[in-house]
Amino acid sequence: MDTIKITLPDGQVEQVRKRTTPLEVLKKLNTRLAEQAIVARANGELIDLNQPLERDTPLNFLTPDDPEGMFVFRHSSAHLLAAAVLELFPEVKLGVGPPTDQGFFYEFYREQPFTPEDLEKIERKMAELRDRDLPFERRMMPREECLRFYAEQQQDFKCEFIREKGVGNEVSVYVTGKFVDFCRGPHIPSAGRIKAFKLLSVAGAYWKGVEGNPQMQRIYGTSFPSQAELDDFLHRLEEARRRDHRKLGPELDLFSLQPEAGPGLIFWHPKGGLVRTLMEDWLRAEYRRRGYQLVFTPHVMRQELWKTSGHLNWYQENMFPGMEVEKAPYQLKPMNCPGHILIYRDRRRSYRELPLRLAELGTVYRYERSGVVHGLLRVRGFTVDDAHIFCTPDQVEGEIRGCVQFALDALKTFGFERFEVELSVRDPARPEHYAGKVEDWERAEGALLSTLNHMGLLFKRMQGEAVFYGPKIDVKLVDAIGRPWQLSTIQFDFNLPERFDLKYTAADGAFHRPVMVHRALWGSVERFFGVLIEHYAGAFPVWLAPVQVVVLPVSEKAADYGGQVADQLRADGFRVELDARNEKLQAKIRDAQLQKIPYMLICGQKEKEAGTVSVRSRSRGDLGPQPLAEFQRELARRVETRAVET
RNA sequence: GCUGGCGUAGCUCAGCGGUAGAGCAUCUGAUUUGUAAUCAGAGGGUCGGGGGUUCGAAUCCCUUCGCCAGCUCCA
Repeated sequence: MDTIKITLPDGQVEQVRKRTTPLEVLKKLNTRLAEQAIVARANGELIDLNQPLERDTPLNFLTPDDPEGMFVFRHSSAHLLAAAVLELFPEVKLGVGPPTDQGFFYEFYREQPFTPEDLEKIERKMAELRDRDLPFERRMMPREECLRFYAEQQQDFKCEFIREKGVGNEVSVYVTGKFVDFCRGPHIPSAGRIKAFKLLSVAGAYWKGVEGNPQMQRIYGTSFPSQAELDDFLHRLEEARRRDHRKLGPELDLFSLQPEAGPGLIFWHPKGGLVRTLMEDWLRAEYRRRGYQLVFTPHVMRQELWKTSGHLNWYQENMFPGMEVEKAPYQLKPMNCPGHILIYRDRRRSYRELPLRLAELGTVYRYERSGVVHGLLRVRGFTVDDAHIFCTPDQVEGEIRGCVQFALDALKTFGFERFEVELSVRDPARPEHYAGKVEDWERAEGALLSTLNHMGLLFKRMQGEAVFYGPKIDVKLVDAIGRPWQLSTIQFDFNLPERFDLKYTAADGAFHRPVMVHRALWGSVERFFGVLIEHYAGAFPVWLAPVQVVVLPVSEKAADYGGQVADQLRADGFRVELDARNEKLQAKIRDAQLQKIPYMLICGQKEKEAGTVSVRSRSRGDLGPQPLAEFQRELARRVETRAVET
């Protein structure tokens, strides 16, 4: 009888019969893991637990705690969904059904849309199939037979998919009850493992994501190995909704959208405007400190300029339509670069002036298709914290380092700690895609790379993701709902200096082409503000809070004293409100809490006599009475240190 | 832009062919209040806009605008 050698993760070697399955190995070893494991890795490949082992191999087991294990788990959940849908709606045509970061989906083509009631029915059917503990069976099938099988059932999308993905003469399918899916696998042994799942939504999606292809109905869901984990996930969703800046912004009177004015256009209310002013004040001070010069450029400029810059060619679909003024076409600006370039080119530049760092809080307008605008995060008019650095090739590396450091400081100052850094470089196989000389690209990519390495930053290298005009570093930030938002971007530009024929006089007396670096740290003030609202759930740290302190007189008898306290704080530069309404103290506290005001100062008879204030923090509650001067010192300290805690 | 869902008072929502409702908010009055909602009264809506069906439309149909979830795209 043939035997093979299995090497377990702890180094132990087991002799087993050939064609023993990982599940059988597992059962001999450790019963607890036998229940948790959902897939095995043999010879570096993930395989089903009941896939026979043919040769000597290291073997380990994955549970849903491993990201790869969770992916398999969710992938199998998608199959369960499709199996249920096929039972209830045999006429549907199947698309694809992969796992996602948050769960899974499966795509179907069907004339009628799925209703919420349909989803409930599907969920019940899934539970039924799960309770029957349907096995996931892997079968190998000649490719042609598989194609015929699906063709008979008029599963056109599956056929298309097999023709594209099915390599070799044999393909694998997975059978779950009556449901047969062309699929590479691997899968969990049986549906009973999917203890907790929930269908979340149904949405349209183009087949293969290509606009113009038929619209599939995509059913989204999520699943977990236990109900507790599903509940936890649903709570997090709830929490994300609670922090949604689109809800909090208007509630806290920070900003609004006015349908009369048009979608994607932001109205900053006084409180939001104040926060923005504080943010910008910080930024402007940093610009001066770091050798940037602030400029302003016009919002409409001749179309000719946008032809020169190339935007009219490659960016037109994102630009508002042009307008005519005295027979000359004009264009609302979608970017700030050409304006800054005109300032650079206004006169001869010497190498002695470089690096020249021109910064602008530049408001731009971009045409975004109506379905994509989203609160503050995706809008049609926004302000970029933009700057363009013109420098000599030798200065590039230092400039890049300065930009990355500045970007991290700009995000950290506002309380963010989780970033994802991406380095986007060219695809060397497609040189025709990129403007500029190869040696420029090499130098630029080298500068970006060495900067990131120098700073000890973890980053993802994105080959082929560079823009045609230059490589770039992007910093992304993950928001409350786990969506990554691109904020900072630092880009080389080999294109515009060429197009505008930029030059400087070097030490040798000859003209040279400057290098141009384009960078934005927050990306847009609007987007950054939106992310900020969600990050703090509207409870801004005291240095940013539009109202830092509210004074609450206990009754009218203490109103005068409350007024004095408020005046005193206001005179010292704090942002204070006095709540002198004819309301009970409890009601005033409730309202102040809902407005997320960092500090409440309760002023009644006792405080008036003692010359104190009773301090209540929005996060720590009642802190008891203290002299006003003492509170003020503490408040000043927290503003100074930009403390997040109140 | 595409697919689907949703637009009723400032907000949250009920009403779903037969005279537009509730709670909160607002205003007025009473109360003079001690750490998350005091009581009473009043005002407030061309039911997103336009068109149609009907004796009669918030309710049914068409159209348009906006919002939401995705797809695609992006700071």
